[in-house]
Amino acid sequence: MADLKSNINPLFLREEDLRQGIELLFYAYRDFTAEPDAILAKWGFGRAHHRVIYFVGRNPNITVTELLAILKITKQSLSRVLGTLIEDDFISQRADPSDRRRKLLTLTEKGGELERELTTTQMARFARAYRETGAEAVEGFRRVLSGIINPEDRARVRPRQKPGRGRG
Amino acid sequence: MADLKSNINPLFLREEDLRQGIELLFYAYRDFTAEPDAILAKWGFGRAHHRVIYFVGRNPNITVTELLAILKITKQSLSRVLGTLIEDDFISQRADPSDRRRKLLTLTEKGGELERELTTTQMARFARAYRETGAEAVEGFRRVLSGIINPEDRARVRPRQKPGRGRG
DNA sequence: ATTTAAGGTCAGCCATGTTGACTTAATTAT
DNA sequence: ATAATTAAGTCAACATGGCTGACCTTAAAT
Repeated sequence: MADLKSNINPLFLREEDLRQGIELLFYAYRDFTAEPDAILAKWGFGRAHHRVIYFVGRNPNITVTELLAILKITKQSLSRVLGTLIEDDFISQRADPSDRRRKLLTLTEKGGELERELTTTQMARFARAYRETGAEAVEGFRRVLSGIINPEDRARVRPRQKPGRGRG
Repeated sequence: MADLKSNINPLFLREEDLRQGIELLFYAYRDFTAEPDAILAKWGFGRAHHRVIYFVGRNPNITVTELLAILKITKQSLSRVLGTLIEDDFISQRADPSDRRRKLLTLTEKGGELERELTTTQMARFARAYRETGAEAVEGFRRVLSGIINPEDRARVRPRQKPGRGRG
């Protein structure tokens, strides 16, 4: 019996299975970022710019502090990429009227176009994977990856509207 | 009706769902790498070292070329981190007897210990997620993430032994 | 009036990716 | 046997994007 554990208790997780998870995540992330990287290079941007563009697009009027909480990088690191994105007119900022210390970040039209180009490649990748595997697998994927994320940040990944069922 | 498409055709994937996938992958990867990064810092290593240690541990006697194919970085980039790992006695190399141009890489005992320490944190994360979600979700996770990986590399993620079923 | 919070800035350091040009040694093909 | 290819390594230079630390301004909260 090379692997007693798995034969005794199906709830005991085999190292093999856990390592498979680690590797899937590595390879998936590696390939998932490759296409956007190529597009970004045309503009002289990098992956850090992409993350900012993505999350500003996803959260219009987001503040710098909130963006930092998502990215988990320092203010100084963010400032570099955010600065170039504002300067190059991909992102605009305006003061929050209710607290003028806050700056609300939004994609410009130009920024929105780039966001769409970048996100389209990644959505296509997911669309194919989802189609090939089906709704049940997608739900499993969603639940497992949620479990990988630190609990305090799970709520960030919001299915923003529940899908309508049938009818239209 | 704000979202006609999803009501008409359940096979039409909503942008919302696709973006959720993108975000899950981002957050999961972010948190999944944080603990190892902290351990590596104690040794003066970074994430790049981790990847090398992981895949050499996973593929004893791997060649440099094969390692490059997994990591998809340049030989020069690899050389830097691999060089320090060999110098610090975490990895050993020996010539392949059947083709002495090839160098076979293996973890030393010291390297194996670090590999285990690093991988344990990531396995614990997966173990919890797997336990919380169940076998069906895990299978869905596995299939979806496989679909995200470029086809030519899917075979790399091998479930090396099929689990025994019941009995012990 | 003081303290705190949000945001920004300058300077410098480090890790890790890149290109490009070359070298050496071993194997394979002609 | 010679030539070509392959595996590995090396040196130099550069870019990106993290980091720390010190410090400033403005606005809000106490």
